[in-house]
Amino acid sequence: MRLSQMLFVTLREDPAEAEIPSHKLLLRAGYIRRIASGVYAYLPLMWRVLQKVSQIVREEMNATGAQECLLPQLQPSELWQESGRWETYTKAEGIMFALTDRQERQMGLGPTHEEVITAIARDCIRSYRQLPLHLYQIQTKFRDEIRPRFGLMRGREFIMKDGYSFHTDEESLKQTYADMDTAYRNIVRRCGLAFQAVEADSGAIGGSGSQEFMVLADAGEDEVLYTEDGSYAANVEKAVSLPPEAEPSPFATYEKRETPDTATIASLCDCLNCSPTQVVKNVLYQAVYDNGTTVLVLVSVRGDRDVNEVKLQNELTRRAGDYDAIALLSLTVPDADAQQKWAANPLPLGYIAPDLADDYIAKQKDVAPKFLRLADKTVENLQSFVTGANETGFHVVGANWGDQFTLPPVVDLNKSMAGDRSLKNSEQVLQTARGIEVGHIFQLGTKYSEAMGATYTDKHGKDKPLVMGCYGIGVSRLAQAAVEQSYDKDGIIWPVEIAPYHAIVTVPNINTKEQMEAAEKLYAELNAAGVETLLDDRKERAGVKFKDADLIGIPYRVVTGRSISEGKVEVVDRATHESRDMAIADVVPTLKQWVEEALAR
RNA sequence: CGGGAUGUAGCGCAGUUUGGUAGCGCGUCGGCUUUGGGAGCCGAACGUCGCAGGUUCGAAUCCUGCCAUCCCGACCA
Repeated sequence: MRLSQMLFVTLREDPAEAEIPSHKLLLRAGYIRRIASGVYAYLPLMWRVLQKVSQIVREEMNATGAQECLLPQLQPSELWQESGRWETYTKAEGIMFALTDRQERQMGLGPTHEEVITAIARDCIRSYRQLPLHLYQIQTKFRDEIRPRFGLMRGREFIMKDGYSFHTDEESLKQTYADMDTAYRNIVRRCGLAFQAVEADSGAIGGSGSQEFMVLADAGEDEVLYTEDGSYAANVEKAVSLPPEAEPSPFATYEKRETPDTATIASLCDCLNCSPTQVVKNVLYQAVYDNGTTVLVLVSVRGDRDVNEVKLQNELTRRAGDYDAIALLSLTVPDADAQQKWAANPLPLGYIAPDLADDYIAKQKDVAPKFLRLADKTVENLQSFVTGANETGFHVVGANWGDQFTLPPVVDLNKSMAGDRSLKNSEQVLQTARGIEVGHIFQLGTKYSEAMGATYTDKHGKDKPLVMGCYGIGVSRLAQAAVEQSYDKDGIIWPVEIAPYHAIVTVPNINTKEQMEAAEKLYAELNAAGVETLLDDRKERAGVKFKDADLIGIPYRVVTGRSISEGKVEVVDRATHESRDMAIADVVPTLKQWVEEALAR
C-alpha cells in the first residue's frame, strides 16, 4: 500500500479522551476512532492487526479440531428465558442490550452465545457417536458496560472468539479443556505477548474449573497473585492463601471497654493498644435476590483482612435456595439511605458484634427477618479477641467463640493479598501484578444443557445432558494489550506477528529520481517476497515520515536516502532504533529472513 | 447508580470570575523558499461557543432544565 493513497491520519497531540498509553497511541496513530462511548471504528491499519490476531486464533483453534461457524448477534429472549438468564442479563445491572421489535418480540444483542449454541446442539446432536464436538466463532459481541473505558479494553462492542465444546462426560471435557489451555498459550505467545495463566472465578457464567490468560501490564484491570516458583497463580478474586498468624491476645478476661471514636480498625487498635489480628471485624452487606428478597448479611473477618466480595457472592448464590431464589442480583454495603429502608433502629456502625440482634431488622415483606451470619476462616481460631459491643463507643475484649459468641458457619471469604503465604507451599510468599484478561476458559458442565434440555443418547440408549465447556478470547482487547505491553516515547512497537505491515519503505525526498526508483523497486520486490510493505511516497519532509513510521510501529523501516548513490539503503529496527546501511540487493532476502524468523517463534 | 470534571474550528486549548458579538497552536487549502527527525515566510478557508428555555438593550460568559464525554468507585464469561 502507498501511504499517498491510504486513509492515513495521525495526530501530533494526545487526544483528550484517552488515558492509558495504548489507547492514546491507537488514536494518535490513526488505528481507531471513537464513534460512541465504548464503540470504535477499526480503521484500515487496525483491521489488518485484528485480522492477523484472528488468523492466529483460527489456526490454533483449527489445529485442535474445533470447527468455525458464525452465530447470530440478534437473539430471541425465549432462549435466554430457558436458561434463566434473561432477567439477570437485562434487569438491574444487566449487561445485555435488549430491544423490542415491531411485532412486540423481545430480542437481545448477544453478549455471549451459550444459549444459541446450546439450542443448536439440542437440535443437531443426537448420539454419543457425534461427540465430542467443538464449535467456535469470531464475532462482534455487545455488552452494555456500565463504564466503558480504555478504548478497546472495555468496549460495549468488541470482537471476541468464543468456542463451545460438547462431551459425553467430564473426562472428555477435561481433555478439550487441556487442549484449549495449550491452544491459548500458543495464541498469546504467537501474538508476541508476555502472559500468565491464572486460576479464575467462573462468575455469572457458572461451572467449575476456570482459567484466565493475563497479559501483564500496569494498566491491567485485574490483580494477579502468584508465587516466585510458579507453583501458584490466581486472579485475586479467586486466590486462596494462608494469612499471617494472629498475634497472641493481651486480653486475659472478658470485659466491656469504653472506646470512643474508634469506628475504624486502626483507631480501635490504637485505643486498645492491640493488633488488628486480635480483632473480629463485622461487615454488613445487603444482598438482593432475583425474587425480590433482600437479605442482610453479617460477615465476621479478622481485623487485618478484607472480605473477598466475589467469594461472598458465590456463597450467597449457593444459598439462594434458602430464600426461594435462583440468582443473586446485587450485593452492596448498605449506605444510610439503604439502611433506613429496613432498619428498625439506628445501627451501632463501627461497633457491631457477631451477635447483632435480629430485631434491628424491621418486619416487612421481601426482607429476610434474620441476619445471615457468616465467619471467615481467619476468625475461626481466634481466642480472647476484641469485637464490637453493639453499642456506639464500646467494644468487648477477651471474647471467645462458644463463651460469649456463637461461631457462625465458617466459609473462606478472605481476600488474599501480596505477602500472604501460598497454600501449596508455605515457604512461598504471594507476589502481586496487574494483568489484562485476554482469554478465559471454563468447564461449564451441564448447567445450560440441563436448563435447555440439550441431551444425547448414550451407548446404552439412555438420554443424558451434554457436558459443556466454553472458551473465550478477546481479539480486539488482545490487540490493544499488545500495544500496552510494547511501546516507547515515539509510538507503538508491534510484534512482527501482528503488525499491520512488516516493513515500510521511506523515501526522504520524492523529487530525487534515484530515491524514488530504488524505493519503488524495493516496495514491489518486498511485497512479492511476502514481506508486507508500505511505501511512504507522500509529499512530506523526511522528518515527518520518520515520526509517522515510528508512531504507527512498523517493525522494519527501509530508507532510500543518503547512501543511495553508493547503491545502499538504510534499514532501521523500530524496537531498538538500530540502523545499518545495506546493499540494495541484500534488503529483500534479509528482511524476508527476519520476518520468517519472527513468525516462526 | 454514587462522587468528581469537561463540552468553544478537524485535533489540543485560552476566553467564562468582572456580559459588549470569538482567539491561539497544530492540522487543512494556495504560493515561494527549504529538503534526514513533526520546516520558514506570505495568503486563505473552516464556529448553530453541547442542546433547549430564561434574564438582559446585548449571553460563550449569568440562571434553569436536559444531553454527551472522561476520571474514581460500584459493576464486569
